[in-house]
Amino acid sequence: MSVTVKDVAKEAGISRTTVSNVFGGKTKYSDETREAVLAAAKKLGYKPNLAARSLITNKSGLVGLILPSYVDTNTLTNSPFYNIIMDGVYSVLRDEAYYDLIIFSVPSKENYKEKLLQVSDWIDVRNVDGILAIGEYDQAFLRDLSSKNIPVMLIDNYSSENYSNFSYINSDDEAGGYLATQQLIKQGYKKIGLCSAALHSLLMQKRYAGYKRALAEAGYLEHVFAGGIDAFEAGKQMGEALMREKVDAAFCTEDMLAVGLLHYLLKQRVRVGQEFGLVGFDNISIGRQIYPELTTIDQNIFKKGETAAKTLLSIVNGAKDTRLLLPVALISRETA
Amino acid sequence: MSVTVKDVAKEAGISRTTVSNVFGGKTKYSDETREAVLAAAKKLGYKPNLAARSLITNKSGLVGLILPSYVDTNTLTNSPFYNIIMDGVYSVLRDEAYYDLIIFSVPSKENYKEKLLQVSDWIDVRNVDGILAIGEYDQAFLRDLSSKNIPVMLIDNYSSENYSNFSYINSDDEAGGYLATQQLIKQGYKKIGLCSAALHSLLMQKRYAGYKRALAEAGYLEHVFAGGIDAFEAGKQMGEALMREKVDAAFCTEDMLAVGLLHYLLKQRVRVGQEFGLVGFDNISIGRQIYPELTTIDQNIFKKGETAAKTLLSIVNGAKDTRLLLPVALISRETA
DNA sequence: CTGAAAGCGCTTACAG
DNA sequence: CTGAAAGCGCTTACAG
Repeated sequence: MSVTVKDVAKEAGISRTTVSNVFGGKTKYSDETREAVLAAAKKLGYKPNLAARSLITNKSGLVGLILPSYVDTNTLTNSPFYNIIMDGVYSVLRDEAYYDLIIFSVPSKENYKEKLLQVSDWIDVRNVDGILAIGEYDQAFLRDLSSKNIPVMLIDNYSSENYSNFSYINSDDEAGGYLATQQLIKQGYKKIGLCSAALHSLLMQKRYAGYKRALAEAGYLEHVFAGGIDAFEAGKQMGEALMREKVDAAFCTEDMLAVGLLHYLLKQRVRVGQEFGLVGFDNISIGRQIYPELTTIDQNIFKKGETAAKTLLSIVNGAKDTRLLLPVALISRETA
Repeated sequence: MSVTVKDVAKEAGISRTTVSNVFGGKTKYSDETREAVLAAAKKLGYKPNLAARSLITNKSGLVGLILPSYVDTNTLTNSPFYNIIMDGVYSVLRDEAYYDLIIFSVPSKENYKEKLLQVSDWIDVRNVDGILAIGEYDQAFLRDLSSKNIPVMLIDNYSSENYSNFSYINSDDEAGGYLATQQLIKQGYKKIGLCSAALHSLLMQKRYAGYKRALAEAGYLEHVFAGGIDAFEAGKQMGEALMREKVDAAFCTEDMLAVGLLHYLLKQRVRVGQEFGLVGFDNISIGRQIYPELTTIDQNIFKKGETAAKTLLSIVNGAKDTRLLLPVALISRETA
């Protein structure tokens, strides 16, 4: 029914071996031979069968992306961050390699361990060639991933243990926290709060550490507001506490939280950018779509996805594991 | 190296045929036999090889999602709509079927036709079992998809031609446009504009038609503002024209455009919700994260993705092609 | 239920 | 470069 190597070989009057090698990208053939193969393939409408190839090579051409989903099932909806990462990843897979991405998400907190086991199984069943994983996971799962003998690229994971086959990509979160807080200090704000939903995470701890460093330099006191699951809702709810404690500025460890806080402040008729200073972290697009526009720390998420994918593919193709740290920058807009 | 059916058969003291059938979900075996197979498989850590299975069954367990990308490469970043659809789709694939999704996106307008050919080829190479496609495509591409003999589910496509193997899912866009406009009329606004970036698309034409119907009933005149690529930027830019023409309300055919318009209006100190009425369309989350919160038409995008995926899988498994129309509802918030 | 056998479409040594 | 052959791991008739 479908056109196979055999058909192409017959059409071109050439051996199956040669056809296979030409499609496999082997270069040892003359231009004539290559063109004869390609012409015959085109004429017959031949397309290689990836399943058959995969059976031999034990490569699937698939990269797995592991997403945590803290809030309900709406992972992508709730976290613009993931979308941007994915855009970056897709841009690389599509243009450079023609790998495909498949998503493994961990849908609930309830059966967390069980779901992770399913993810682990599914990675094996699909025989993915490499893994991208965003965020933090428990050590048992990481150990399991490590044992699979495929390259794993961890994005925004500060795990300090040493696993084989792991690479890491992080932004300079500490520096970002420092820059954000310094901006508020420069603007003359005196009582600067730190707002974070998941402050317990190692990532947020880094941003927090930057805040501490900047405050210490200025000789100011810390005011920490933490808690909540959905970042936007957490921000909305923290507003009241901030007002009560007469804090006059806030560094939010993620933009969505800053957006929630801004929503509250605007409703209270607080003149944000003058009487109250606000800086976020991430530089997602909503920050410049709201009014007033959000001052924030840019971490170039798209590039992070791009770099993660590019690096992972190079490791799949033989490069060494690595650790990458991406720079951050202050984006000064209207809220501070 | 890896554990195969053969190993499991030996371990369980049972034929390869039986092992294969048990994993294939055949029910004709006694509980004893099934359990013996499963126990042996578990003991050895056996996991079926999908590539080998696929070679025989000619099913890949893969569903392809085709995304248009009008703006640069950042498809997912720029259109929250796609993310929500994908969340809906993933929720079905993950829980019900354990299919995987792979994305085909059409990255640029420049080499549009050429890119579509690549997508077409890639669909064949990956041997996907079904296709989800969002938005409008040229007829040549649709004809090509139709010829592949796999089920295709078109989301938000109003193509009137009859293709074999195609199913359709749409929201009641005309009714949405009507409801949105009616809401503005009810609030007492007299000069109601319609704002749309891609007004030429059949989808936007439907929403436009609803606007027309409501205006006609009220005996009001049309005021159409169209053009632009990026919806948010288009909204920002339309603000000036709206003010110049002293329009006192606007129905924006998508939320992102309404958000852009709102950004402009707030900057001009227009009291939106009082002196100016604004209604969007989509009900994406940014609408309730901005302040004032956006009145809009909800089209339950998550459910749309869910239904599209569920229906597609049922067709993959033998059901008939179908056409679905989902209801919409007005979400009354602060801007109108 | 069993078990031997064929075959899906490809890649990979291997001898020439 | 060629060409015959083996084999990846599975499913699917088929005769019992």
